[in-house]
Amino acid sequence: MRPSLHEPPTPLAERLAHSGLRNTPQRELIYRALLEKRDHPTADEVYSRVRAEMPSISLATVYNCLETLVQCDLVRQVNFERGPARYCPNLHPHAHFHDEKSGATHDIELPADVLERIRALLPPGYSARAIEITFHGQMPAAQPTQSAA
Amino acid sequence: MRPSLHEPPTPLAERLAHSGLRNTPQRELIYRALLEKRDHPTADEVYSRVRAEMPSISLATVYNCLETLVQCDLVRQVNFERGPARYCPNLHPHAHFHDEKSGATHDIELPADVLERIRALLPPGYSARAIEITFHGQMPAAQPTQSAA
DNA sequence: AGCGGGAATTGGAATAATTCCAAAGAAAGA
DNA sequence: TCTTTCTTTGGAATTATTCCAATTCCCGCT
Repeated sequence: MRPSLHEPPTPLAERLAHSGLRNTPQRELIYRALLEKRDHPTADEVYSRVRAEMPSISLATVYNCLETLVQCDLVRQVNFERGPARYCPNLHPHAHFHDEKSGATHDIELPADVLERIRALLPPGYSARAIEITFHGQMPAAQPTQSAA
Repeated sequence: MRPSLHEPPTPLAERLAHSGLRNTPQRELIYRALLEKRDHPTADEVYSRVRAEMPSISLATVYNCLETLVQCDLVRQVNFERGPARYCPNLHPHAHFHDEKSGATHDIELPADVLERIRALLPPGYSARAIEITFHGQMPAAQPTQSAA
């Protein structure tokens, strides 16, 4: 049967196939978990989130799948100084702001012209596959949302 | 006796004193080691370099001293994805280029105006204590230096 | 010189995050 | 169906770093 009738290929399935890899329930699940809550979770955090739905999954598999997703360019791995790696499904060029108080992380859009300016700093002959930009600092205290309470 | 006659206060001694810390042979030695070979060594590498001169020093002390130097703003800690931390005595604003072939690291000068452009990406209210920029890529194969050989 | 107290160093144990490994399980192709 | 290859899994191993308790050092004061 034509699988496309029942299961339109997800971007995930396509990317995997493109690399000669298989789509698996674990990979799907982990990718969906990342898309669902985009707060830059660690591998451990992903582990506990997906276990709700698939209690038998192992931490090693979480590491494996995350690595696979990174290989397929579906997910970015983000490293803050010394801490555990974090994962991010935002594929637009962006920097990260790391709040030193709360530990929270926010994406900062990175306009093409600024990125270009940065890339232009490289001496001739140097070529950059990836440019990582991280801000460390404080963000304004979250305004108490004007709610009815 | 006036110590300044014999021992003009080094920048290190000053910075330490400023933070209420003491200058010690270990701190001096480690700081000198960093200045001497600015190839962004890891703590382990620093350890083996300084042991040549002070065989009794311990790895824990190397970690302690490096941390102290970072606190005093005499040294920057540089983290590449997952690898051991590296240390850098260059205090000018600069980015790092990490060569994925050789693992070598080079400083890339960061002009104030570019830095300003980057800082300007932050939404209002956000303030950044530090901005980290890392290039990952390849540098040109080292040209065989035109030597007499 | 001697003393008291805080700071620093030291070795070794402990921790955290990740990777490795070998065995068992699925899936796809011939 | 049989074979091959890719995946997952649990647990052991590794790596980098931090923690800890016991000296040791150094400084100011007397």
